[in-house]
Amino acid sequence: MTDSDLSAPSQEEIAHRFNIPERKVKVQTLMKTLNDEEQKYCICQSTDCTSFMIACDKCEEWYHGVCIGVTQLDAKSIKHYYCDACRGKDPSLSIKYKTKKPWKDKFKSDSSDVDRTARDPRLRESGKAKKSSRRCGDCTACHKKEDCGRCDYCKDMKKFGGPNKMRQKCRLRQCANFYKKKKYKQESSDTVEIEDDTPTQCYGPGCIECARPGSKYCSDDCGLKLSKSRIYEMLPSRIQQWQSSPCAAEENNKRALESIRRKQLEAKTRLGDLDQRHKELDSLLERAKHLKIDPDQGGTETEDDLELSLYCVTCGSEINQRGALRHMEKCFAKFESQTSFGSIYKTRIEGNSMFCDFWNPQQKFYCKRLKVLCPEHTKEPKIGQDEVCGCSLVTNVFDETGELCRAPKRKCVKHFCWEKLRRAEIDMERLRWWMALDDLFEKERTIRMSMSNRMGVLGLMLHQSVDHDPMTPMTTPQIRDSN
DNA sequence: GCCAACGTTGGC
DNA sequence: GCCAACGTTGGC
Repeated sequence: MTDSDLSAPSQEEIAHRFNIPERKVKVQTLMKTLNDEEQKYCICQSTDCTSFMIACDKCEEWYHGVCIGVTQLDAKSIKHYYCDACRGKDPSLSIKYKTKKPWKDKFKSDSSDVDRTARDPRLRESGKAKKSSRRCGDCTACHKKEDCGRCDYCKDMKKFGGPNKMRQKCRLRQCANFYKKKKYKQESSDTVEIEDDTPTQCYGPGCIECARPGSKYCSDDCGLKLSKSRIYEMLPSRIQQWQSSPCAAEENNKRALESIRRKQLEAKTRLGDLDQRHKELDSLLERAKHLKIDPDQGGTETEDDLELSLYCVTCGSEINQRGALRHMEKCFAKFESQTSFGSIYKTRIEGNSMFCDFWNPQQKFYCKRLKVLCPEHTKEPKIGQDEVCGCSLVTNVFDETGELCRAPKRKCVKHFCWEKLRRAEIDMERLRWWMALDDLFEKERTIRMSMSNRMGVLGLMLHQSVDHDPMTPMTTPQIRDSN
């Protein structure tokens, strides 16, 4: 830190450094901040002051814009800000907004347009009322400049990807006073709409204060007090009710969990079997290593066989039967190399992964081809001159004779790449079962979530089943279904 | 009476 | 010309 860093910053510097409007900078408070790193602010009581903050003009406490729902744009139109705590203590306090300049206001439509139309005989007679505005211009909502992006009206907007069918202002920007209950009073020639400004009493337990505009409570504390007393009052009986009567949804969930558990066990067993098949293949290859080449095997094709031709399944060109497997294998590898399958996540499964998982630093992903079939990152093993083919011989296509093909591996056209394809077949099956297992884990998670929600405080407080005919008790599954 | 949907219009 | 959002209306 240099000397200049230690010197007292100017008001402008502080405003710039803390990203706050200059007029809100309380130099004394901030100087304290710079010297005392443990200073805590806002309702969140954190020491962080790197984001936009606004100070209460009554208690001079600083609040993060995000914590109290005031954006930097909103703050530009605020003249005096009073925090919730101060407004709770003194209901006469309300956030004061800057008024627009008269020359600008002259051409703007605001709440006065409605009144002006009602008052101004020229406008009334012409019937050409200006498009009115549903704004009082005083409440917090009227001064919000940004849409929340979460309410139904925001979600309808084009900018949030909605169909633009409702075409209404963001719920948080809807004027709190415009929708107040209206009273009508008869005046000499006209019926005039007036706002019902009768203050309502705060709903807080034992509180006799006036509720804040647009709220049932005089302060956040009163709202919390009522919520607390509701929980103390209602929760014990709800828990008792929950424990005394069986719940159909809970029973269904338990049955579903049992079924999922059975399926998971089956999947794990099948995966174990497939691992065993890999081991059997390894031992078969080991057995083949000790065999000697039989020069009579591998050249048993008749002349008819040699004349037979077929078409490659990949490129479609005509090939003779003898070299068909070799051609198709190479052709597949060529075309497969042209397409990449990748994911940014490395495979994490128990045992040997069936995926290639080669990290591609250019494309920044892990290769997700089957490892055994990946033509790009898996090298074909070199075949020695003495190696035998080793493929199990069969009769009637599927019946294994127990003998192995002893043709030279390099020349055997009948069983070209047989162990690679066998391994790929097993890995594909393993992949299917892993995916099934993943699906089952997700289902289990969802069910467990709904079970814990149902038994949670919110679930118990919000949902209740009433038996309208207690004289004829229902059978268990019909009693209660709180789903 | 409520509300989704939509035509319309003032402001930019 | 575009867009936010107001006022109206038909269906429920």
